[in-house]
Amino acid sequence: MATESKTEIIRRSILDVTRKLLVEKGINNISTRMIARQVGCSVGLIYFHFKSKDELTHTLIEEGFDMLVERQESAEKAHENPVERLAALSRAYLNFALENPEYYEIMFMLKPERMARYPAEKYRKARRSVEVVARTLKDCAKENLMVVEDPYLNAHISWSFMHGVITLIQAQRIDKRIANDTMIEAAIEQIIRMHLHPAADNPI
Amino acid sequence: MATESKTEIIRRSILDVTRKLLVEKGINNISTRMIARQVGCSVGLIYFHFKSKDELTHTLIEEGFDMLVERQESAEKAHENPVERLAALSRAYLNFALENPEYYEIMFMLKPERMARYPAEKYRKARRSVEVVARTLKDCAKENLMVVEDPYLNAHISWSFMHGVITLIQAQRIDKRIANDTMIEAAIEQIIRMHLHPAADNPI
DNA sequence: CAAAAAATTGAACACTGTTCAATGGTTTTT
DNA sequence: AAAAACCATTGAACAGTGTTCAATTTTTTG
Repeated sequence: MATESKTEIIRRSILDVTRKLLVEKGINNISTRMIARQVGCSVGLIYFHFKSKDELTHTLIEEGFDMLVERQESAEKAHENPVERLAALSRAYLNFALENPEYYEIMFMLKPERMARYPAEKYRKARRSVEVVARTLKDCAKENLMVVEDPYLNAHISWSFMHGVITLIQAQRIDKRIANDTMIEAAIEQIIRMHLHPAADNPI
Repeated sequence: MATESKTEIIRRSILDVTRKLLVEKGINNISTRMIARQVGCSVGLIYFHFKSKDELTHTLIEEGFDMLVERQESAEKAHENPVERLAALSRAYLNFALENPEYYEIMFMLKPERMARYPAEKYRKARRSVEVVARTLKDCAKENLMVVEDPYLNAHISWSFMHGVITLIQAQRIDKRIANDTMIEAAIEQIIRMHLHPAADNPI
């Protein structure tokens, strides 16, 4: 194992503490002072290693996308049938979000002013999350299992759908008579349904 | 018109300024001091009329739901055909959100800790927004135009879908090669499609 | 007019992200 | 080894946040 210099250790320690606090309290309930206190250093030192709280957050955002994409790509490989693959992909996304709400928040719910500084090259990894869905939709269309005019657009549509379900669940806005599981399962079903061939006698 | 007492005038003035600042800057970029400065009073006075910034926000949230529900109910009345009505309802919701992003933010994007204090009786008006969709879905099913097992659940599903599209658009997370209009139209189409009768030969 | 009540102020508290001159500690250069 | 350069670190400060509260003014009531 590569020996870490004292500086690297402190940098890692700042990240470790921030990650821990993030998961415990969410990004908006942690401060640079809290991090410094728990690391055992001054606030100034955090700003020596990271140029802002946002940059600290961005590092964790990247971690989050690594986790998500890993889950999605493993789901992708696990299913031959592209329709099943689409369902598995959706489930992977939704489960990741439910299990890691604080990561999900920094990855997908930060306002543009905080994300504007997010390094452009890192967006690529973020985009892979949508591309894996687009690929699968393309496969579904190719095998004539679904109607998909524009896979990339429809991937964004599916993504939006899931994002909406997740954010409303996490904001506790769904009527409590509807269980979270019910919402999740219904969402997956409708993501499939909306791409199926419609019956001929539908009123368009 | 009822003559307003000085106290009522100041209360209204605080609300007017807050509304104006909300629309200009969004809830997270306005402070009680900014409001006080623009009203021409001290911060303390704001806390005499409203017990917190959240209570001030809640008043505007109610305004927002009045606007939204009005739009939805007028769209509801405008269409005999329930499928067309569903499309019109969706369009009303989406347009409201796009035209009033700051209202939408306080209505649907505030975290539970701020909404927890939101008075329970006011939630009723908020719920009407989902109930009008549920009614329409029920009508679609009754006339055998759509397959809707549980209208209330499916109304939540449609709502989540729209909420996801709106929030991702407003957070500027959609690939810029996809126009906002394209997303909106695709979403409305899919809300209809996902409820249609599927063709018999679909791989479920 | 005096007393009670309501409305209003301004200072304070405990936070927030961020900056920066001053410091101590290592290396590197002479 | 001494001097210079560099890196890492601190603590105080700045300007901002939501909120509280004793003191004060203004208005209403008896």
